Amino acid sequence: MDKLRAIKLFVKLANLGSFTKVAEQTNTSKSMISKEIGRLEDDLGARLLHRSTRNVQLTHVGEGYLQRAIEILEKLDDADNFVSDMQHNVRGKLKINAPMALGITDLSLVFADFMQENPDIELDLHLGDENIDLVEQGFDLGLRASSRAIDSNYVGKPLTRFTYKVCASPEYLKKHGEITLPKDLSEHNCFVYSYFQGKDVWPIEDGIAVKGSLKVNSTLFMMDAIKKGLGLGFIPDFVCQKMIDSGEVVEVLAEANKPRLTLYALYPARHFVPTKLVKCIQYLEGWFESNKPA
Amino acid sequence: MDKLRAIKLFVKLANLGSFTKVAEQTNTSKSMISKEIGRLEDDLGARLLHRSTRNVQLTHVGEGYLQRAIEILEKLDDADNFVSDMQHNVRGKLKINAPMALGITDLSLVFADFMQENPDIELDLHLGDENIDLVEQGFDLGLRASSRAIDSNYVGKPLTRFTYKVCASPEYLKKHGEITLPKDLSEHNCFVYSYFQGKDVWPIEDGIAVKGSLKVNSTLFMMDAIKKGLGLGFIPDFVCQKMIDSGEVVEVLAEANKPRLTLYALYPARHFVPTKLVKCIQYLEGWFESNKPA
DNA sequence: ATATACTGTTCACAAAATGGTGACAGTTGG
DNA sequence: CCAACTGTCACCATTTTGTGAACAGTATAT
Repeated sequence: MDKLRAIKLFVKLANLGSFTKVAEQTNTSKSMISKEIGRLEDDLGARLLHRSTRNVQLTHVGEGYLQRAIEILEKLDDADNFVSDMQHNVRGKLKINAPMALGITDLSLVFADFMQENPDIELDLHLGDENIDLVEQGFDLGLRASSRAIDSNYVGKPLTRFTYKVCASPEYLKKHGEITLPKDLSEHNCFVYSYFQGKDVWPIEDGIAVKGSLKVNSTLFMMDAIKKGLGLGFIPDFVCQKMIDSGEVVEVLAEANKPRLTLYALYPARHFVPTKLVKCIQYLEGWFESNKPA
Repeated sequence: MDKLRAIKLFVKLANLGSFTKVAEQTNTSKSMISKEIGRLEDDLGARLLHRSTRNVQLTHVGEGYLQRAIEILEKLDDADNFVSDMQHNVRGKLKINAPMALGITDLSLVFADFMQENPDIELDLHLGDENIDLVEQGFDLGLRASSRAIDSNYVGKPLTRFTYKVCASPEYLKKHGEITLPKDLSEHNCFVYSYFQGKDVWPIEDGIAVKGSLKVNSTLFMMDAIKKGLGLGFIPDFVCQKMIDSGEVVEVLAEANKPRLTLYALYPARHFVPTKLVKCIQYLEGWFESNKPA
């Protein structure tokens, strides 16, 4: 039995005071109303209203139940509205996971803008390169750099493509000699990004084992060290491109085969994606579109 | 769709964290749980929980909905318990209508005892001889003196049978002469009970038109006037019997044909009669049984 | 690494519950 | 006294529902 509908009908009946009117108002038959109310009474084990041919009169029990029923229906509406609100309005928490390297560069600008445009969003941004499970940790969105397609449980929207470049300062090269072959790297001071997947192997051509005097989990910090001529770095192009353009650092081994990665926006499930998430992803797409590397 | 059951299942699912466990606990199949939760999500237009093969994780929306759902279920239980309580416990209002004549005699004693035994009953006793509709006025019980069967909308439980007696004081009879025939009454001072059905016609034999110097809606007051020798009264036997036995008043026209009435306890509907009402009627039956006129 | 035992979802089909129709008993008002 | 109305009841077509097996996927154990 659909108790909820029975309760709704009962409340209507109590208001209208007539089975027939309720039937008219709900586009059903009076027999249905009669049945449903009867079922509710059976379920409760009490008579909710006295019926005479003339009119319908609430029982004491019915009066008390009516009061409670109204409250229940209100609470139900409340719950539905809450869901609808959360679903359709750009509001509430948005817990996002992103690689550390992204977070400390462009991402801060993007999300600063996004927050400004959507003041009702509570952004909860976790930067870190650990490979965590999004839903298990309660993330709404994760940014992942990957060369291959994504886990089937998630939807992955490609945001932008990027690659890495081996960077050094002109001074360093002058001092330690030019680098023309990938294997030359093993003789140089190659900085390592702490959470980099391959650790001490740079994915150039078939992979080059490197070693260096700096291991840090900040690409910007690493860039500073490179600019000062302390060593070489394997840096995402969106971090180093500007400095290459300005001549502060130079790219070496530009012709070598390096992985081309795609940055994905990863989010769970494909049904009922909350509007705030959709908006956020659209915002990211738009941003990367207009800031596409030349 | 039975949304209520879906909500219940959702709450269970949120607690147990596994479709399979919910299915086991509710003795259904996991496919059913899956469908039902899916339906609820469709209805709400939002995803309540993320499913991975490993475990089930509430969505932000799901968390908020869970909280509300729990409240709703509590309120529903509340409502059910309220009905059950009202139905099964001897408690709450009991609005009773009774003829004036009854109320001012034995009835006060009966209900005094009943209230003492059932302290949680709020008795709302309306005395009056107007022929009112019980349910329309919200009465749980009505006492009616009648010679014929009762309205089909009500259940009528016979409590006791009684008759009327024509009473006078010995002094009155000595002064105004004996009464041997019904038609003699028209020459006497016959008191009239205000709300008596036939007004100025006493239902003796084929009916005797009477007139008198007293019209009052209290049988006891009338009895006092009779004892003082002021006139005659047509009095229910349960009011006058003791005084006849003690010789304070005497009955005249004892052989005349007078109506034998039955006192009915009248209550609406035959299904789901609240226990307090059942108890009350049983109490009345018991009382009249043990106080049966000899 | 392979196999096994789980997870939740989907499918087709049988079974149950449902809602409308029309007849019914009863009451009210013209 | 007939006509119009009340709510209830029983019937049957329709819809909805629940089930069990197959399925795709993943984690654990071997």
